[in-house]
Amino acid sequence: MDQEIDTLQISSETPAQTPDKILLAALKLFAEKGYFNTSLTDIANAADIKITSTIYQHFNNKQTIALTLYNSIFDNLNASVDEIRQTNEKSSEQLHGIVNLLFKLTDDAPDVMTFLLLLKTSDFLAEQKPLLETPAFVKILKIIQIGIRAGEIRNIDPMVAMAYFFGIINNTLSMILSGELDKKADAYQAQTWLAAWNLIAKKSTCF
Amino acid sequence: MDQEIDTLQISSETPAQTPDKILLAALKLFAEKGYFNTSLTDIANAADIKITSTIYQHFNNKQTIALTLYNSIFDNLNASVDEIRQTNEKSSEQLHGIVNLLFKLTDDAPDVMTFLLLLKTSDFLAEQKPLLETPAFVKILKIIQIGIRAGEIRNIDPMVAMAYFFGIINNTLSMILSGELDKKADAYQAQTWLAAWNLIAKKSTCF
DNA sequence: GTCTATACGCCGATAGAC
DNA sequence: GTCTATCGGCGTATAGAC
Repeated sequence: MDQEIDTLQISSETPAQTPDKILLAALKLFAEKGYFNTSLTDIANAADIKITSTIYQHFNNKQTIALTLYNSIFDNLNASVDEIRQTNEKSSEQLHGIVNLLFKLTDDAPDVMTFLLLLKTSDFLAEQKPLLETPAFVKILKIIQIGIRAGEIRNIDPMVAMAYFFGIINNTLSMILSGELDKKADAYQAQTWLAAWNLIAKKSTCF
Repeated sequence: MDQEIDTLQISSETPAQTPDKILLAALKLFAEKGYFNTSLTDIANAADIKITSTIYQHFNNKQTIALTLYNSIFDNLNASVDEIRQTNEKSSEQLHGIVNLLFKLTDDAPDVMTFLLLLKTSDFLAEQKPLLETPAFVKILKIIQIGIRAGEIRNIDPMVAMAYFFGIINNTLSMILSGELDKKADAYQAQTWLAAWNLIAKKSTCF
């Protein structure tokens, strides 16, 4: 894996090189139809390539494409979490920053968020961990643990707090991505953050 | 589809007929490995059948097996929701009954709940609706709408209430099924119900 | 580095004997 | 109603020309 595209910055203006075109086409198709319903022929067609063999110049196999996307997305997420932790002090601020990022990504890069939330990556990336065990979410768990010790967050099992907090956030975003909620993520952002945060915060204002 | 097993009552003592053995084997394998990672050969082996052709005596194709499971599970869920609505008056009681059912199913029939919550059925049952548009969940939406009119539930978009309420419930159950939460569903039932209900209830006690 | 041509295997599905 | 045998096709992957 000597090539890494910044999958979270799809809108970059640089004309895509072939490996990037393949990755972007694959991301789009995986998000649309799922990994198993997407053939290499589909990817080649969507990436302005005549035939599948060209793909093998850049990736060992189909799984590697998915793995590269996976690593790219989670590396970026992980880096964003790091930055948010550094520029914010309190757990509430850090979590708020992360929620804002996820909502922004849902509007700006829905394919990335679909890959993140809706695809069951363990079906085609056998060795990959579930969402909440990825480095980014392990750090989020830490934020919650620190928040509990600091008295910001109620004293409950941190994993349960994760379950509740991201249950609200991820389910809301999933329903936006699937169209069950019909407005842009931006329209739900403020109230969803409040709902999720008040659920785990120590001093809940109950709206 | 002239045969319908009660997929939600796996523990029934009657010795399984061949179609039922096929369905139960398929359910288990789909929940374990996913639809696309499960071949008809896998299903035949797991169902005490020598070869795949026997399967075609009972089902038109692989997709039909999945569809039969899907219909069976959702028919049962729908019937349970009907019964809960008939035996309970208030929206809070009806929702509580549904939550209790889902938690009980998670412990008693984890494969059914995995099919329900973790499998992306639209990938292999193209015509099927997302979870929240199934008859059972449409009725649940009605319960919420009635609850809002009755003053039991806060006056917010019913779909948003669904998103929050079942975000907590389904994510908690998903994490139990995947092992990210390590106790039985029963251990989380009471507090998770309270968290989800207080989130949408009008007069929240905030614990 | 992209394309032509092709190999290979797996899996879904069918025909037909018993 | 279950099994033997086999087909056909799709999709991954490779070899090699240009």
